[in-house]
Amino acid sequence: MSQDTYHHGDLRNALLEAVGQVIEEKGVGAVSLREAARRAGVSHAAPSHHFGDKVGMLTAFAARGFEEFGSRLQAAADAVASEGVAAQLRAIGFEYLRFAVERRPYFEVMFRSEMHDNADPDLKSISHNSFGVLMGVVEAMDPDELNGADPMHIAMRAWATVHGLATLWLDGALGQFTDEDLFSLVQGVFAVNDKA
Amino acid sequence: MSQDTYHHGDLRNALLEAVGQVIEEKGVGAVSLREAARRAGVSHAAPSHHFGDKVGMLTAFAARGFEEFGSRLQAAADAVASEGVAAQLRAIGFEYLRFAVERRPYFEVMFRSEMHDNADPDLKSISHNSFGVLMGVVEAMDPDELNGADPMHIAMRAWATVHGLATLWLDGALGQFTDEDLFSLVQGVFAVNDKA
DNA sequence: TGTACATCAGTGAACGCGCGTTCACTGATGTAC
DNA sequence: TGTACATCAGTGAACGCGCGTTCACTGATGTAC
Repeated sequence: MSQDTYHHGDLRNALLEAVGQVIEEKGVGAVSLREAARRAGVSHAAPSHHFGDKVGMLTAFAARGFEEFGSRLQAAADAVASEGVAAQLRAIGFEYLRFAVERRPYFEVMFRSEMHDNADPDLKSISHNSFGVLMGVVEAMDPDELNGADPMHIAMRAWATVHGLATLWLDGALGQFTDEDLFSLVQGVFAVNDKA
Repeated sequence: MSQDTYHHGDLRNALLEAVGQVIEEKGVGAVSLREAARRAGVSHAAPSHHFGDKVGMLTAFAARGFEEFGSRLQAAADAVASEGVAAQLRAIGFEYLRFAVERRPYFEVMFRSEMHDNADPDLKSISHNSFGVLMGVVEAMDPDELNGADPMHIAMRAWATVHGLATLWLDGALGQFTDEDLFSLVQGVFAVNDKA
């Protein structure tokens, strides 16, 4: 693990960390195998031993993102399980946004299919899990809470709303808002949800 | 305007068309000044006369996209003006999605701020207009339709929902759906809207 | 405990590529008189 | 109607750059006996 050994010891992780840094600093377009290698203090050919190629590296990055994402959503839902399904839905929504803002590099790669290999089985199963958290909550709704609506549609609406806010925010379309504004805006949007 | 003159006659347009083609075929990452020039049948240095640099070209592309986008949203709202505000909101939502699906290249560049120059005054004013269409409709709501909610929050919820669906769709997160599925899904999501 | 050997992880040089941008240029167009 | 001239639009060569990928290599590690 020391810096001066021939073997890095934890290069795979170091490279994924580096990818995150690059995106944070220069955006998703600046990611390259060589830049990641540079930041990890390793020769430019080293990454290929761990990821094969560039798409492989970003696929691994996305998978790691989905892992954290899924467990954060699950934890958020669990934390308010006693307060009912509506509270869980809201908690998931907030956590979704928090993740997008706090872990922007992951979020961007996770949801840009051109950047990673969609067919990768690991990635597929782990990203599927994240949506599963949402579906799990929605399916636990009382029939009268559902009010005759298709659970799938409820889940999709919740997902779309929160995903839309996240991407609009990240893309700068909500440029006039600060982080705090964003969350109080969400508060308001969720309130509309409950009332209308 | 003929192909064999020294002057192209309509190069600016031809280049923007070419940009659209490239994105359609190879994605947003494949856009380059040289590729656009190639497709327009012109030397690779020609584009700089019209757009200055690459960001300039994409900014012009985004502006053109917002132009069409804004007038489509407006037309959609106008077409059902007699049916009330809720119908207008729904019409705008559908048109938003239709635009994203039909005019994907525009949509992608319009909403990726890293691809164009956000500070460009033309782009700013014209993109502002699009959101204005939505706000105009929301602000025309009856107080009892508003139900005490902030119009801004209503507008944001509508925008976010539809934008989320559009981006999830374009990013392949809704991979299992066909175009038709998408629109019937939206139908369902909108229905939830009305009921819940 | 020692030794031989296979496997793994990282090196560094080299390749070919497409790109953005700059430059002096030239051909075409429009305008003043 | 003609002429001079400025301006505009596109050319083609050249530059330097960072990139992904391949390759034979070497140093380190682990394992079988």
